[in-house]
Amino acid sequence: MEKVTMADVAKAAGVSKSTVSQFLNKRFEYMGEKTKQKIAEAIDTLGYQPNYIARSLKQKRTSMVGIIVANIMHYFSTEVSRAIEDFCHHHDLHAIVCNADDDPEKEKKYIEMLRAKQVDGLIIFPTGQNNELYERLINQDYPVVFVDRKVENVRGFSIVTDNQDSTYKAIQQFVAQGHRNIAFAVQPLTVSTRKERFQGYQKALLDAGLEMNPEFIVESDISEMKAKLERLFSMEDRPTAIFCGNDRVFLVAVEALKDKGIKIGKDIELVVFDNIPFAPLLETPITFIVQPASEMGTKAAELLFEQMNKVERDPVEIVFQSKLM
Amino acid sequence: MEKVTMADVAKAAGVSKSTVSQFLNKRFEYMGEKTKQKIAEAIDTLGYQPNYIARSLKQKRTSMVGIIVANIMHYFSTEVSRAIEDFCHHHDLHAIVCNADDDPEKEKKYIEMLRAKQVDGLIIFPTGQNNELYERLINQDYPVVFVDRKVENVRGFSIVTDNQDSTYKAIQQFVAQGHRNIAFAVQPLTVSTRKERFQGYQKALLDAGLEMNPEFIVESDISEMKAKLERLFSMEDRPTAIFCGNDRVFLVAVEALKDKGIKIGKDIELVVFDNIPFAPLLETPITFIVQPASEMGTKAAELLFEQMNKVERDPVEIVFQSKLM
DNA sequence: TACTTTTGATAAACCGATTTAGTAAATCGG
DNA sequence: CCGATTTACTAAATCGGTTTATCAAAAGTA
Repeated sequence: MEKVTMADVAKAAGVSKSTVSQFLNKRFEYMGEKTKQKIAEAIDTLGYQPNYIARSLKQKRTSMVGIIVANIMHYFSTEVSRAIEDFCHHHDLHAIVCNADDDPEKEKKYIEMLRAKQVDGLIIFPTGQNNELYERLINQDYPVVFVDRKVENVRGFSIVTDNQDSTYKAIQQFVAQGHRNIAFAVQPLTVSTRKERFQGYQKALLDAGLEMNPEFIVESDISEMKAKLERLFSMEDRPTAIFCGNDRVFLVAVEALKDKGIKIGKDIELVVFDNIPFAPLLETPITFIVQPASEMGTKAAELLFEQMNKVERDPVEIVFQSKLM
Repeated sequence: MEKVTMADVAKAAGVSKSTVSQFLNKRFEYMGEKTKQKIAEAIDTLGYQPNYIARSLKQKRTSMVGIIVANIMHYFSTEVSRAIEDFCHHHDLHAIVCNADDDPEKEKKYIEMLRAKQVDGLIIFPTGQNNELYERLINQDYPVVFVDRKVENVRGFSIVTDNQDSTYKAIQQFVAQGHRNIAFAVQPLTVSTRKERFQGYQKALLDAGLEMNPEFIVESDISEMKAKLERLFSMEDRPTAIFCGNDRVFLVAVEALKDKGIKIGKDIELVVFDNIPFAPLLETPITFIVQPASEMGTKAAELLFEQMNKVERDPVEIVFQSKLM
């Protein structure tokens, strides 16, 4: 294992630690040419590599930001994370991704761990069940940006999409095509995104003068979703169109439909809220509500970066538009 | 921002820093009941949170391991990383994932960065172009495990699959089905996995007494793959079966086939080396060569963990078997 | 010549924990 | 009752850098 320290370099070059430090930080203001040379040489021959931990301790920053994703299984999360990483990379930051697995306890653990590791800021896809914790971070002026989901009663920066509106439009399209039996499949309505999408659904039906049939609404965990959907599809007067709350719901729905021998595009129309990477492979015509994940990630990173650099600004909520495709 | 330090806690509790440190590390051997209470109370009222950076500096370990993935776009990488993360999570370690993007320069940068951050070990999907660097790490007894690809002339731990053998079997299957025109699409033969797969292909043809047609071998970057494949599919005596070197090649191939109006399973048979998450959605019967990604990730983590704990052991190469599905 | 300014480099404090060696008080054995 | 041991706690060194205050020598100025 390595053990070459700055003191070793200093000794080898015949200068002081301070000078080596200046050199490494490119503070050449008042530094002799030969001194530079000697240090460079010593670093080279010793194979010295700086210890960022020591530096961070003194500087009180780590050049790391944390991303806490509610559930990494959503392709959307990956896309957003990638965009954040790219931004970080361009600003000499390093992003650490943690997966809360939709578990508020895990989320809390990760937030605390990342803070203990002194990361300089956090981008959180909030589970929404740690409000006092979120609030504490913000009150301590710790840089935080929320993504994807809103957090009630906490005034922080957040980046979301127009969930209600785009769902409304999707359902409206179904109605325009003559559909009357429109189903809605979603995971438990615990977070803002799902609630808003559901509101969009309700409103669209209401505005179209259609009655909402509670049997057509499947609110369930992924684990039980398939069974419930199969029951739904076995109904006599079964849905002719279905809205899937996200990509994972979609996957289950496709399986259930396959098992039941119902053909998408022929026997039933389908809309998914979320982009699907393998979409081009599918032969069936499916409508996607695509969120501008990259833009959202980049914006989140920008807002975080601002906060990290102490730019004073009132918290804002930025709403991006999704697209029907 | 926070600023409560251990010294503050010590003062508030009326004890010394040392005692607080013992408390935090649960070394209660010789600690009075009331002292414990006082410290716990002080920590609570002050809202103290330890600084892991400071601890790491002294302890010379960070409880972090780095994963350097050659290209995060492969689903296989994600699966392996997930398994590693799980293992780490159970051993109170934290995994940091970096994406080298198939770029040896980036890979080098990340390796150096992670070492500077004092991560306790590295799991690398090597690009294969930084051999002296790999060697240096190993010579310094720095814990390293290579995954997916072999590194020539470097004696370190590595976890791979039987690329040649499973490709051989897949091609053999094609031959048994009566195929004569078997194409092979792959990214540039720069890394061991691709080379071995190609060898499997060659050997299978040879053993079957078939001549290898150079026109059926498409070796290309993803960016130009599609055009080349379309040219291949436009041939008069076009392939009736094709082997795709990995999931990304597969995606491009499917697009190209779609554009050409060639139906998989009907006009052409297809094998992919790699699992595809959305496989169940596809209606076409495709053969996958599935690598046991989770097991591989777990094993890699185990081997790294051993090294981190100074278990002496000669480097081994562990070969997992893939399955045709 | 005498004084100020610039240039080049350093000693020492510091960041916030861990850890070792050590000390005072309480307990014990004979 | 005295020396040895155990219990409870602490001072101070340490990890490997950064940063500030300071200083000596060289150069500039009047």
